[in-house]
Amino acid sequence: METPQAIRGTQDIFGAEAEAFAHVVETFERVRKLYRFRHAEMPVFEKTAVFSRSLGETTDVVSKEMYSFEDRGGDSLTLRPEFTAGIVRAYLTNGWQQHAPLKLATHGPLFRYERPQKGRYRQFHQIDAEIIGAGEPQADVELLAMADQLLKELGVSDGVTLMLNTLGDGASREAWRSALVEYFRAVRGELSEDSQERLEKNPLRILDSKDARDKAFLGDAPKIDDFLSGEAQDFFGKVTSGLDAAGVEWTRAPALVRGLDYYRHTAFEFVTDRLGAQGTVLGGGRYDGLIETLGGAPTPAVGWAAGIERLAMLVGERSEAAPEVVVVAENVEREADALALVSRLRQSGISAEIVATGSPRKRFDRAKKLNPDFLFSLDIRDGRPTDTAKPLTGKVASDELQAIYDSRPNQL
RNA sequence: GCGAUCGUAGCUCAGUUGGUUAGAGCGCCGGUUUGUGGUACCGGAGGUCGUGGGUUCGAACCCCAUCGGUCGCCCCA
Repeated sequence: METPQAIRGTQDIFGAEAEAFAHVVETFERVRKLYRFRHAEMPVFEKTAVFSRSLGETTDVVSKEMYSFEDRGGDSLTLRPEFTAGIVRAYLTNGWQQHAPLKLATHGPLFRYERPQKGRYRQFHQIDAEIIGAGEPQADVELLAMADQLLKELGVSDGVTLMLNTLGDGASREAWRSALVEYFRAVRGELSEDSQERLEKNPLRILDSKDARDKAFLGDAPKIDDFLSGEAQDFFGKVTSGLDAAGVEWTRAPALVRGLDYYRHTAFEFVTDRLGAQGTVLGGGRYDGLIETLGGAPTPAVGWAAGIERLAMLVGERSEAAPEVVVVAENVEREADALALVSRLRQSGISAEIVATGSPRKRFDRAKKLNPDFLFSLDIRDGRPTDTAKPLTGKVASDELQAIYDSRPNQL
């Protein structure tokens, strides 16, 4: 029988890598409670329209990266390529409006049909935080402060900087966009092929092109600041002063844009150069128009998402915790006794491993390889039990262990 | 969707102009030694050389295709 291969771009995560992954999620869970974000779970698939209407039909995500399929009832469904659209749909269909402003957090797998490379997978995982129903700049600040604290607690904030921009309100954004199109159209022939393409589909994206031909024109390109309404300027001012007050460091990035159509006002990315081509570790922004797009009442909202794999790569490999105690039955006759002891230990909240398989001769060596804090060795010589107890690191209190040892049932 | 590069044992890799039964270390299994703070020695199992074609007397090695990994473009977290 031939073993089927895993699907391209999916990962089987194990060992030190899996520990890093779990550490990211656990840290997120802790920080999210500190900021009083409520946990939510959404389905991994939705009607295709949930995403196509939210993200924009012309975005790459919708036009060529979605895992869409028809189910047996004939509905077009799609594996979620991002969290926000599904969260908004849940918000609307469950009447979560009654909780507004609602702070939500979730994490889980997302799916995008892309060419895999470093930090990019077809099934990847994100942590996500959203505030729905809050139009105040303070919401943006709270979300960014949470992101900032998360990165610090993960110990990855060195070399990661918050790039911050505003896209203005809908009108500001459109005016800027038109000016950009006009500006770049005049020099169209001198732009890279990619940017000529972007000029039609996603002109804002020309601004962060890596091509030297495009870079030549970037300096003189229209600036968002010249198109911001007074209200939009005021909003952004309050976000930045709020960040300063909260002690969150940020860098203004006037060319920063986001790929998805729904963003307005605040847009941000935490970026690093330590992940190769995938520099964005965490990104998000305000999406005040999205809820209307999905048929809800006009509702302001902000959110961000971060790639767990990317964060885990920054965290680096984490070793699996060694057991506090290893109980080794060096002899078959002592296996039941070892089993009783290890059960006692575990019930007392002590992490314990039992070694009672394989060739008797090698059991002790195998036990040592587990590198425990404390080692119980149960053997039998000349028909009598000979137990040895060795504290290896001194981390586990031996009197506590002695009490557990003494309380075993079924002693030999 | 485009480009580069790689694919040999469970893992990390070697394999010299194409030339007998394809190797090492680690891991695994067994044995001897050691009542022990990752012991040493001996032995063993395990490979359709990613897959499919082609060239050749002969292919792990050369050619084509295909699948997959990695890195970059694009896109994005």
